[in-house]
Amino acid sequence: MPELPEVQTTVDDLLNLGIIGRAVKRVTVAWPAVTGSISGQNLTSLLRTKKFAHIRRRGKYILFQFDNGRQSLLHLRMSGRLKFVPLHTPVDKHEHLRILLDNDMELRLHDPRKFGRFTADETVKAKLARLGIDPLSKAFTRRALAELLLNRRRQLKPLLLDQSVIAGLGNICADESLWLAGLHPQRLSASLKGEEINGLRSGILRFLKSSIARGGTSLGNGEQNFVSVSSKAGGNQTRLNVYGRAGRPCRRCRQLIQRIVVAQRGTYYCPRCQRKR
DNA sequence: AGGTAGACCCGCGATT
DNA sequence: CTTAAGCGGGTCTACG
Repeated sequence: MPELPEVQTTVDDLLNLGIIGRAVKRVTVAWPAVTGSISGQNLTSLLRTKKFAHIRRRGKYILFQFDNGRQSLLHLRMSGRLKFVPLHTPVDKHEHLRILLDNDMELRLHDPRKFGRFTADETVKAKLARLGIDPLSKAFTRRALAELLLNRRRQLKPLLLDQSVIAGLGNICADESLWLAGLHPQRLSASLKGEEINGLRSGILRFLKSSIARGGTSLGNGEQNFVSVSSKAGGNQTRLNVYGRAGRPCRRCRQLIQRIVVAQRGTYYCPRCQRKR
């Protein structure tokens, strides 16, 4: 679930919690794989007394920058979300990482599927360097997108999901953007005409902005559903046009939405609005 | 000929 | 049994 809009919502929430300026008191790791087996003790000695200077989104990563210049990355992957609770709040079995602050509030990673990752070592820079263009940045112009598409011979869907090309788009955003643009998910990137490229860019931006404005997309209601730090579910799920709508009529032309598999991911599209060529 | 780009498959926990 | 919002690693193939 956490795609760009959910990560942005999470970061926006974090900035409202007064974490900036606070120092780290202790880091506790309950599931070693979350940190790549760097122990809580090691993380504590690395970060103790360091103050949060910046928190921002980079693709689907949350980037924490401390006042000594050290950077760390948090990736929520499939089911991660953050909680911000007072010290001594009973620890849930899904809370695998806890960062205690000097005001005795604890930032906790809650992640039922345990795919989320926290990186504080020297690999941070390399991870950031691998990220492609941010779709919400000024640099994401029609010309920039055209170059990314036309210089490759790739199916649109895997291209949109490739974080080294565009950083932040996920499975929902890819399908929704392609529907908005009227493009087939398996269309070859190099075959797009100028107007189609502009339409794809508009589709991406329209979906991202709409989803962020609604606090993200929260599917289902189980443990793995997205809830931001403020415990609010997103509201964008009711606006989806294709994702999860197989067998239901296209909102544009009433043709039934189809589900296929592209890039090993469930892919929803309208066979009439999104022709292969 | 061989290097590269891109597609495809799997695993990773947990839940359903 | 099938479903899974993400990603990294491995393998295979096409390409000229």
